[in-house]
Amino acid sequence: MKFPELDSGVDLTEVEEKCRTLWDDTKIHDYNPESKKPLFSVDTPPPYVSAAHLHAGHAMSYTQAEIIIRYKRMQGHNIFYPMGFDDNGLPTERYVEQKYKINKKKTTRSEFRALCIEETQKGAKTYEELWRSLGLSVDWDLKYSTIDDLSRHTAQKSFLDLHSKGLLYRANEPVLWDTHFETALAQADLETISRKGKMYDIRFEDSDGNPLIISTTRPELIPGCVGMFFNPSDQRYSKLEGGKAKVPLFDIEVPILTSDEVDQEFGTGLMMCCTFGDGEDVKKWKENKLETRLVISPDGKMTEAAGKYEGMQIAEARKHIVTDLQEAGFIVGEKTVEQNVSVGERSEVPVEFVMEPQWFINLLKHKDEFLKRADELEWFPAHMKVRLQHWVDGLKYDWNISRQRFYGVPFPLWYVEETGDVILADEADLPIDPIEDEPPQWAKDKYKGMTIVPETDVLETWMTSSLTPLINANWAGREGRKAGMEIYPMTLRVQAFEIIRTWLFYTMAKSHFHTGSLPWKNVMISGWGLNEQGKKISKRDLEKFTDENGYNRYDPYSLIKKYGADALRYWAANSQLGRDLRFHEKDVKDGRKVVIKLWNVARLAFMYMEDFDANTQTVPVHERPVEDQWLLNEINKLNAKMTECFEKYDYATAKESLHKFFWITYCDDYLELVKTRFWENTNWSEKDILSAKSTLYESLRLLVGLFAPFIPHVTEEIYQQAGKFGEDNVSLHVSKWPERNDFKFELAEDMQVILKTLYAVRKLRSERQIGQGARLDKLVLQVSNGGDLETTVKKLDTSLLSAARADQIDFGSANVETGIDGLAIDIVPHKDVS
RNA sequence: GGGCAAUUAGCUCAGUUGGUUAGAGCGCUACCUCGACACGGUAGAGGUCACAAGUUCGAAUCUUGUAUUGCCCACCA
Repeated sequence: MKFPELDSGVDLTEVEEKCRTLWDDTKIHDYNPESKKPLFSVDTPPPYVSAAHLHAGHAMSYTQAEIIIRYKRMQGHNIFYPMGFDDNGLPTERYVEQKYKINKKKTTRSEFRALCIEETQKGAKTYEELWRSLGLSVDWDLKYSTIDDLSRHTAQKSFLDLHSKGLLYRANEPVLWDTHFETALAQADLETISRKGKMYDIRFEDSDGNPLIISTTRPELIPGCVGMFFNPSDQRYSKLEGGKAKVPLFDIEVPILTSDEVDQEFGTGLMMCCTFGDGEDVKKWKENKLETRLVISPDGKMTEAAGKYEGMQIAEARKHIVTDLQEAGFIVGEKTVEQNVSVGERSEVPVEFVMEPQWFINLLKHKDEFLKRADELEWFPAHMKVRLQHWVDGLKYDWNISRQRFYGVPFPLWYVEETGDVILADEADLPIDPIEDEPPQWAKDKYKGMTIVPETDVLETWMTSSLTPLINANWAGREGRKAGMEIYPMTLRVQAFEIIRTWLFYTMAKSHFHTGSLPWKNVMISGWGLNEQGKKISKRDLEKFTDENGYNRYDPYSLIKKYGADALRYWAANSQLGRDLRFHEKDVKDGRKVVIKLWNVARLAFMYMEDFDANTQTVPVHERPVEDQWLLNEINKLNAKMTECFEKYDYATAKESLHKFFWITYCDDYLELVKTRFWENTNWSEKDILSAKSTLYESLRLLVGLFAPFIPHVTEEIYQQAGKFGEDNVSLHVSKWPERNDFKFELAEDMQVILKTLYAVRKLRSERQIGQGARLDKLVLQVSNGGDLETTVKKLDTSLLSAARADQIDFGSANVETGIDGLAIDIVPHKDVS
């Protein structure tokens, strides 16, 4: 074919748009359920749309996975790559409330849901646009949202299935509670913060009026004290066992008991148990069947049980109680301590315990099974598995899935007020909202005349998010979905490390319960994109550094506009799997350089290939000059290495090898050597020139293929411009991953002579300040040990002249070492070039 | 307090199963506008591989300990 002349100043934006149109039109990213190709299905995080503040870190983590997906597609897999959007939960609820100034009590859930869906669709659009402009090869027909009918149906089916398997129970127990949002929380919703607190030594008394000193940071819980404990092996207090302790300020007597959990060394070795200060209190309360005297209400105020402190906020009550204790002489010591407090991850308010009837999924009984599943799963990188194991080991509570919120997936059930019976929805009716929908007919018949009330709590968001593989596989069996359970278990889960304890764990647990299998075979854990200081990129970074044109260096759109999507993608592959990546704008710029360089390589190759016809003019590899054979061999090695890396999801090492090869071996060495074959007055034969064309043609095709997963746009454009290299594909991205040519390269030593000569000449030129391109009069060679080397050097004379860009070779006296034993060189410039 | 990871050039990072003189990019110095590319090329300066001990003929690499950083976990009330 006649290769076109490529523009020297390529417009990357135009190229990217052109590619996107091609990909959309040809639907090459779509999942094909009929395909016989091996399946590669990906479970990727549904981003939280309402809290959208997109930054380079998002672009990074999604791109890292997508590079793998592009590779797998080229390896001949049938790709299932859906994108979901998470619009469930508190942030959406608050956003919609504020935006529409809604009083939730005056609206119905379905109306509110409609608004949420509307808002989140807007957010989803922003994401979709970004993902598209980044070149993510998502099948957009597979889009889902965590509040759509499919997801609600799946979540409710999950509830029914767990119920039927006896894995659910409803209990009125102390639960972790967020007093700010007034809702229950699960263990995974907690965070720990460090803060300074005061520890008070407070005097209780035994029945004889002898002091019993306990240490506490929470004196406001004293009215809720229901017992005092010491370690059974603590001799100091053994005579107290079975006695009573008098609680200061309050006219209460509580039993004195023992517990192994008490640390004798801590404080006086005595501790109070309150309903409820922490999980340990709950445990002691349960084990010893202690009284219940709740002093903190769900809204974070003191209850009636707190006597005169009733109605005060917790912190306020603490202050007052401390003052009163001091005045009455009950405080015998105090000190400032560093304390770790569990807080709700959204409210950052310390969690309390309250008693509310809640639904729980039984987790604690299944720890061993989860650990086994964690082992079965293949982790990339492997050390991330430990994080899940530790989390499972440390689980203390069953999973509370009830949330006292307005918005979310409703529980599919009603209660019978008179009997307390639970009426479950029929699966055929899902999704339902018990507030708005009628209970099943059988229930209405059975409980005729009784009061049936809906469950008003909603399922917590992870209850839905934990089902993404089953949502995607249409486990719910809804009409109109392209894919079914044939994609299950999925091949790969992609996510960041901070949600191992939530998303990963819950998804695994659910899959285990519902299907008795893992939800996916492999998991790939990404790190975070960090700012230059190594901190999380914050909303503040995005606001603070935005200039008057709306440009912000952390904003993916800004970066794409300035450097191109391929450049940003290339940057994303900089960090090793699972590692964080510090953002530096210049690194994105480096990506752009590679894109432009590759474009220019194509220009060069096109120019020299002219109207090369690969079908009729290709020279057999073994008949080509040593440089050509060497290059093809180097590409073979590179290909083998990259393929091996990709199979381990190691996009970073694959990229690095490719980068190094491209810049040094290909551009600096090979192209510089091969160029002269096309110049006038060369000693190269016509066949050698055809060899060069053959090699340029083949190597450019290979390069474009190897670069394709990283920089899909520019590679596609080159591929198309090159007439697809005569292949029958609509796109480079559905072409076959380059195959290795298994010829044997046997001229490595010859090539060393050429390369070492080239390097020596460069060094000499630099030392003598002769331009690298300037023609030389003579290349002087001195072969000191004769024999084979001399034969080799003579055989390679044309190559050596090319390497030196000299007019003639002179065998004489030279004293610049080449690094080849016995070969020294010198150069003689033309007289007019001094 | 426990765990996981990291610590290599001024900065960001590679360094494959232990094997000559530890690499790249950016930045820096000097030179080169030569027929793809100055978003380029060539040469160069710059590192006691966090520290200490050990294993070994040989350690950035393996072992142990220490320090620092990041993340995760934890009931010291």
